Amino acid sequence: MVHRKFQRMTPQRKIILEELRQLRFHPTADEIYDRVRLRLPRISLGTVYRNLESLAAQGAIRKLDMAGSQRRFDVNTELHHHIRCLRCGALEDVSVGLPSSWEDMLVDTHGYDIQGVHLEIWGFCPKCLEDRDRVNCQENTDHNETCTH
Amino acid sequence: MVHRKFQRMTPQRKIILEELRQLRFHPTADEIYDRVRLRLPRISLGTVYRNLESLAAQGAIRKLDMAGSQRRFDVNTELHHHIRCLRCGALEDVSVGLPSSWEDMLVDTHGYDIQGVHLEIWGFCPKCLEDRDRVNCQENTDHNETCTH
DNA sequence: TTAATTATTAGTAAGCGTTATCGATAAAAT
DNA sequence: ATTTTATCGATAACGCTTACTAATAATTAA
Ligand SMILES: [Mn+2]
Ligand SMILES: [Mn+2]
Ligand SMILES: [Zn+2]
Ligand SMILES: [Zn+2]
Repeated sequence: MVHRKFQRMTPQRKIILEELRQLRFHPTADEIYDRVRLRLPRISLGTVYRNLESLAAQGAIRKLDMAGSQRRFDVNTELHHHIRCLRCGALEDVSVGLPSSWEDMLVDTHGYDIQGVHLEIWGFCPKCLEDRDRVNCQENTDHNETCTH
Repeated sequence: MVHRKFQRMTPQRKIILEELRQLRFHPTADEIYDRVRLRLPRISLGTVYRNLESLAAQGAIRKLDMAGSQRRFDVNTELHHHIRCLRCGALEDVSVGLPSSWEDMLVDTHGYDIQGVHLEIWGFCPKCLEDRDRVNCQENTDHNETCTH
C-alpha cells in the first residue's frame, strides 16, 4: 500500500486556499500572507509557505517558480503558461499550448525524455500599449506593482 | 550623444570572460569564481558578480535567470533556449526556436507586444536514459551536479 | 607633468526570499 | 485515557545576490 501522509484541513490551510482562489492573478507567498492575516491575524509567514507547499504537493494548487523573480502560486492546476507585462507587472495565463509537433521535433533532435516545460513570455499588455500611446512615454510606473487592469 | 559609461577591460574582467568562454556548459557565478580564483587567487566573489553583470549589460555574455534554480551565465549571446536533465543536471542549448506562427497566434489572442521569451525544458538526457535502463533504477545520483556526459 | 576625477577592486555587511528548527498544541489513532 | 502524529507560531538559519566601504589604479583636466 502507498504510504501517503495524511493531510489535515486545518483552518489555516482552508483559509489560505480560499484566499488564493479569490485572488484572480498569481500572488506571491507574502501577498497571500497579507490577505490571510486579515482573517487569521496570528498566522505566521512560515505557515503560509508550509501550506502552499503541501497544497502544491497534493495537486490542489500550482507553484510557479519564475525566472528571475519571486515565486508565485496559481489556483489553475491545468498545464498552462504565462505572459507578463513589463510595465504594470500583470501576469496572465496563456491559453494556447505549445504545438506538439514542435515538442516532437525537440525529442528527435535532442533525444530527451521530456518531463516538463516552463514557458514565460514578457511584453507590454494591450492596456499599457494604449496608455503609452495616449499620454506620456516616460517610464513612470512601478514595474513591480501588480496590474489592476 | 548617448552617455554610455566607459568600461575598462581590467585583468579581472578579461579573465572572467576567458574562463566563461572556456566552460562549454552554463556555469553559475560561483563555478566561474572557482575557476577564476586559480588564476587570480585574491579576486572576490562580488567582483565576479559585478563583472558578469556588466558584461551582460554590454551584450558580451548572457545572464540566464532560471526558474527555481541558481542563475547561470552563457557565452552564447544568440537567442536560444535550454533543456535540463533532471538526473545529471546537464543544461544544454536548444537549437530549435519556437515557430513564429505560434508567437503570432499569441499576439493575436492576447494583444501583447512581445519583448522576450524564456523557455526551459526538463527531462532525461539520452545518456541518463541509457544508464537507467542498463543498471539500477534507484535515484542515486546528485541532481545538482553538472553533467559531464 | 601634476593634480583631479573616475572606474574598479577586495572585503565584508546587508538584503531578500525561502527553508529548517523547536517547543507547544490539538487532532487522530490505539 | 493514552499515545502518536500533524500542524502551529516564532524565529533562526540558509543560499544567492546586491550594496557599501576605503583603497587603488586608470583616465582626464589643468
Ligand atoms: Mn496561471
Ligand atoms: Mn545556452
Ligand atoms: Zn500592463
Ligand atoms: Zn543526464
